Amino acid sequence: MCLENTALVAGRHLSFSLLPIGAGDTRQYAEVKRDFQARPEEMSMRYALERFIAEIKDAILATGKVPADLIEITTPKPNIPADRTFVTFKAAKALGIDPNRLAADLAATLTLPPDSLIGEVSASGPFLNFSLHPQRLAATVLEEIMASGTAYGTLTDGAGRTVVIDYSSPNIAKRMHVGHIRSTIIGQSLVHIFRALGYRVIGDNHLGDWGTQFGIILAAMQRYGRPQSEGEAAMAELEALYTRYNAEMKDDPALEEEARRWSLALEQGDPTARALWQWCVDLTLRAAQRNYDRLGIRFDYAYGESFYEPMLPGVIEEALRSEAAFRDVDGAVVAELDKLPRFIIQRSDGGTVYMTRDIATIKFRIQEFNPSHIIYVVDARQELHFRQLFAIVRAMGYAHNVELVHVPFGVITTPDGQPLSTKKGNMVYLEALLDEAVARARALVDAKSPDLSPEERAAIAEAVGIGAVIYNDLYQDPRRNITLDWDRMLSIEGNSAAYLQYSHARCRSILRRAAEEGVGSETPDLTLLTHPSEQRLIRHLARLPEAVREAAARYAPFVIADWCYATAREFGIFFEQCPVLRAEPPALRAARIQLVAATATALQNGLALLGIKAPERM
RNA sequence: GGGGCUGUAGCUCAAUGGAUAGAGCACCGACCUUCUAAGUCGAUGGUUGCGCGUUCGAGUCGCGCCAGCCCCGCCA
Repeated sequence: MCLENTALVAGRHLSFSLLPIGAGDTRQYAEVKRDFQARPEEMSMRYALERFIAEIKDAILATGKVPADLIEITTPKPNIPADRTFVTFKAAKALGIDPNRLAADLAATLTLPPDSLIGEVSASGPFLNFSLHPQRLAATVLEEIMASGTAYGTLTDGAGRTVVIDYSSPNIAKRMHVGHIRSTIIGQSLVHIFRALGYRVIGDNHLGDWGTQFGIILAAMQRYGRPQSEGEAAMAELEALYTRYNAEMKDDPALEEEARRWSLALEQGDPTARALWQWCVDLTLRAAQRNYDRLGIRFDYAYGESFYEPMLPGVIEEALRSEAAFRDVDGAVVAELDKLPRFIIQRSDGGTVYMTRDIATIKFRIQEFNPSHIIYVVDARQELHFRQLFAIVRAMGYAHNVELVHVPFGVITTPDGQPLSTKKGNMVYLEALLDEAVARARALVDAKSPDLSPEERAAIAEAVGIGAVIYNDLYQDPRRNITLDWDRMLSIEGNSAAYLQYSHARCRSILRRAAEEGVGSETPDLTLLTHPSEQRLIRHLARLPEAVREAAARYAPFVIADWCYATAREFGIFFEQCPVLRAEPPALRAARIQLVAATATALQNGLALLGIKAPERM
């Protein structure tokens, strides 16, 4: 592997797409969603909206006019004055009646249980609209949030099941650059989201710590000496050593031979080679850890490619025995599956490849963790690789009950659409990226909040700068390419991390003041929260659990980002329209304080799912 | 040549086959002696790349085009 190659691609080693790929096909959200819907016996009915929907279904069912399997409840567009809708077209057709009439009949005959979360029911043409009961909703949702605290939004759908998430995957002896942050950030958010859904989550950093390039790296370190520095500087030195050796090797066959000897020595477990390699791995991981700590990245394991080395002969033998692959005339072991391009799992010289190690990795993960899903957060350019990988493991008889998912993401480009690369000299490395983001955030904080202590300003700048980097990666569908545009990334208005954090800080500010002034200790009357902006905010807060479910079903953290943003906007409107500390009567004031507290909690939870910190003050 | 992804307002993006396609940025205008103006409100802005089809209903599903990016290595 050469530097030029790897520079262009990101994560998963050759620095190389969000649809689950099962047996070579892609599936749509609606199909995938079924996998994530709570099984009836596990439905806790904990959250207000789940109960609301269940009540709607029960009420329709109780009329005896529509069988259960024809009752499908949808969420109407915001311009429709309803919270959920039964669209009657399909049911009416199946029953042979007019949709408008069915809706009208149901509206006329429905009866609601006492204390129902359903407020109003009305037919609008073929749409049967259900609205939440404002007062009961307010009381229910706020009590849920206050009772759950940091657990608000968590579910039990995944209880007893395990997912393995493969993300970040930096290369040993190389700096982490912008290409690695996407996998790292998206992967970590998916870890949070699946944990929130109740899954046991195994986060595994599949290090690029093996392969022929280590022959060159080891030979170069031996010849020119090891790097003396630490962190990214040390990585830069290693890259320089590699480049220098690689260049000199072209004119000197002896150097090439030496590199080959080191490569062989490493594979055969030579103690000197192993020690030098391990030193290199440790150095890289120490450097990476500084970035991981700042980004809040935590893995459960970091089995690198090298870990799977002993399993490879067995894997190749199994592939042959199961006839998933065959030995070609020149001795290589190849596979041709599902009309995919032919690929190799053992070279004619007996060596193994990336694919071989990935097959072993799946086998190991299934044996070790018994997961329901294995999720790969890897660059879209490796889509074919994963289709081939998933095809061969199925052909080998593995993973029958395991959803193998590749979450693909697009590349990062400069604002004018140029790819970042070392060759072009416009590469941005992760440490520098984080430093720059924090420095820019610091200038903002200094300008906006000069009254805060320097220590607090530094802490806020770190949260805002890092938050901006994370949000830049999570606010949209991962499949899209993103641009490295400092102005947009560090934007503090509109759909930005800073706006979300600011909204949370405003909530906290009100709560601090309430405590300082000793107001709001009266018994709140949550049923007084009937102002349109209060109701909109409350309805939105109620949706966090379903946002978590959808984010997992789509492997899409941006669903959470969207929820956070909408929450911040609703809060902003409420903040303008409804005084809190000066509200009268006191029971309303106390209720609004609770609403603010619930908003802060829910927003903080949402941001946590993205891996973004929520400062108390900004 | 084969395959994949993307195409929605000037720009960046949303929209579970459903009702009038929504936000932010930019631009123009309004609101701070009242809880953080990193905010809020208003105005402007659309033939959802093109065509045909399926459907009671298509930005969404199918087929065919067009454009951009990507993949098709005994590299990772």
